Amino acid sequence: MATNFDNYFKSAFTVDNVIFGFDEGDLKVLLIKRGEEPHIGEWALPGYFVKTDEDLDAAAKRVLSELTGLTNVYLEQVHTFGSVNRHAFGRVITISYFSLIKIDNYTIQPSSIALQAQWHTVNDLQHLAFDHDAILESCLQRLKWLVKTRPVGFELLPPKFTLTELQHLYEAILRCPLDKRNFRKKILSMNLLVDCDETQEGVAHRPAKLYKFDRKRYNKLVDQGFNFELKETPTKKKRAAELS
Amino acid sequence: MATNFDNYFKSAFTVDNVIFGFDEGDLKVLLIKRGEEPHIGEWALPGYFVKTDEDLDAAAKRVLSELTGLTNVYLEQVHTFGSVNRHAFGRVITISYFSLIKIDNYTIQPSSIALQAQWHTVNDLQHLAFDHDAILESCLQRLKWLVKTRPVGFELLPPKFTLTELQHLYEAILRCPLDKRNFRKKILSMNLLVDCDETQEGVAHRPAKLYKFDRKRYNKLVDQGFNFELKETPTKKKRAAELS
DNA sequence: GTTAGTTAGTGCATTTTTTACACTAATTAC
DNA sequence: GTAATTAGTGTAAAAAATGCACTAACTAAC
Repeated sequence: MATNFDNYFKSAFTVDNVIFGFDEGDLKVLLIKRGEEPHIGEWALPGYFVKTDEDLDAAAKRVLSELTGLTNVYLEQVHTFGSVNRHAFGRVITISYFSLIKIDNYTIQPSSIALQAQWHTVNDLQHLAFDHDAILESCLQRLKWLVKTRPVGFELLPPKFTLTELQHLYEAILRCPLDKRNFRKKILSMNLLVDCDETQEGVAHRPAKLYKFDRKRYNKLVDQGFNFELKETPTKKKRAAELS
Repeated sequence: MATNFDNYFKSAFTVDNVIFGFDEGDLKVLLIKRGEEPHIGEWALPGYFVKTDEDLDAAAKRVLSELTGLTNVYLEQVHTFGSVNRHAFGRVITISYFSLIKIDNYTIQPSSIALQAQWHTVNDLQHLAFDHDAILESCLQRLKWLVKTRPVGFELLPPKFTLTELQHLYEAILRCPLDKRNFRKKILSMNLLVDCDETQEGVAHRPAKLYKFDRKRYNKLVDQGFNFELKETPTKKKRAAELS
C-alpha cells in the first residue's frame, strides 16, 4: 500500500442534482444544456465541481442555484457514482442529490455553464450526458420508495389540490393504476389533509374539493409513532393491463 | 465559476466498510485498530484510499481484503460523507459500504495498516476514529430497513438455524421484542424456509428444529411478484417496555 | 332550458391480515 | 423422578384491504 499520500490527492468530485416536478399529469425533471466541455451542447443534470473547501450538501445547493437560479430547495443525497472513466478530464466521482419541488413556485434562470434550463418529461427523454441516465434512474427508484413511505407527494403539488390530482401523481410515480375509492379512503383515513372549504374553478364539470396537507399534524402523528405507508396495489385491472 | 480545472483535482476519496455479523445474540461490527496516522491506535471501520484508477466497488472489496483478510464479501454502497475537515491530510470524502456475513465462515486476518481486526458488539462501542460513529449509525439504519424488506437476516446466521435464533436476530436488529407465535406464523407462511429434518444438539432443553433458507424458492417467488415484508410490531408489551 | 359530456364523490360486503394470548412437549441436569 | 429450560402450537377478535357501480354537480352546445 502506498505511503506517499500525494498520489491519492489528484481527484475531483462533483454533485449532480435530480430535481423532480409534476405538471399536467407528468413527472418532470429539470435539465440543463451544457455550455462547457465535456459533453458541450448535451442535456445533463444540473451539476458541477465541488470546491475543495466546501461541504457536499452546500455544494449541491450552490451548484443548483448557479445553474438554474433555484434557491431554498431541500436536497437529499442519493448515491455516489465513481466509474474510473466517467469523466474525460480525470478521475471525477459524483454524488447525486434529489429533490421534489412545486414547479409553479420557482422561476428557472439558466446561467453559468447552463445554456438552457428546462423541465423535461421523464417518460420521454433522450440520452443524457455522462452517466446521467443511470443517476436519474436511481433517483426514480428512490422517489418511488419515498412516495410510499413518506408523505412527500405533496411537495410536487400546489398548496391546494384535489384528491384526483394527488391520485394521478401517485399513479405517475408508481406507474400503476389505483382504485379511486380505496385511494381516497386510505388517504383521508390518515387525517393528514385539511378540507379547504373551496372548490376548483374554471373546470367544465363538477368541481372538486380542494385540500391541503397538514404538516403540523403529520409531525405530531409521527411523534406518536405514526408511519405513513401506502402500498402499490396490484389490482386485477393492473395485472390485466400488464398482460396486454 | 473557475475555468482552471486543476484546482478541483486536489482531493482524495476513501471507502469505509461496515461489516455486520451476529454472534451470541448480539449484533457485531468488524473494526480495525489503526496503525497509521491520522487516528493511529484508534478503532475504526476498515477503510482506505481509493486508487485513482480503481472503481469504487472494487476499491471497497480490495481494502476490506487487505485490512481484514475477508474476500468474496458482497458489499453495497450506503452513503457518502464529505465534511470539509473530516480528514487531517486534506480534502477526503468517504463512501461507505456495508455487508452482512456469517462470522463463523471467515477468518479475520489483520494486515496492512490494521494492527488488529476484531468483532465488536454494536451496543457496546467506544468512540471510533474520524466520523465513523456517524457512518456506522447510517449503516445501522440501512440494516434495519433492509431486514424488514428483504430476507437478508439469513446472511448473518449459519446455514442451519432455529426459528428462535432467527427471531432473536430480528429482535437485536429492530430493537424490539416480537411475539413468538406470530413471528413463526409469519415467517413460515412465506414458504422460504426448508425444514432440515434435524434438531439442535448439545442443548440442555428440548432441542429445536433446524431450518435453512431456500434462496431458489425466494427468487422464484420474487419473479412472481412476491415481496418480503416484515413489520415492526409495536405490541402492548413493547409500548409498556418503552414507558419504563 | 334541455341534453350530452365530464369528472367528483360515495358504501358495503367479503376476504385477508394482524393481533393478543397460555398452555403442553421434549430434553438435560441433578 | 423432579426441576429447569426452551420448543412448539391454535384460535378468536379486530383491523385492514379489496373489489366494485352508481349518483351528484357542473359546463357546453344546441
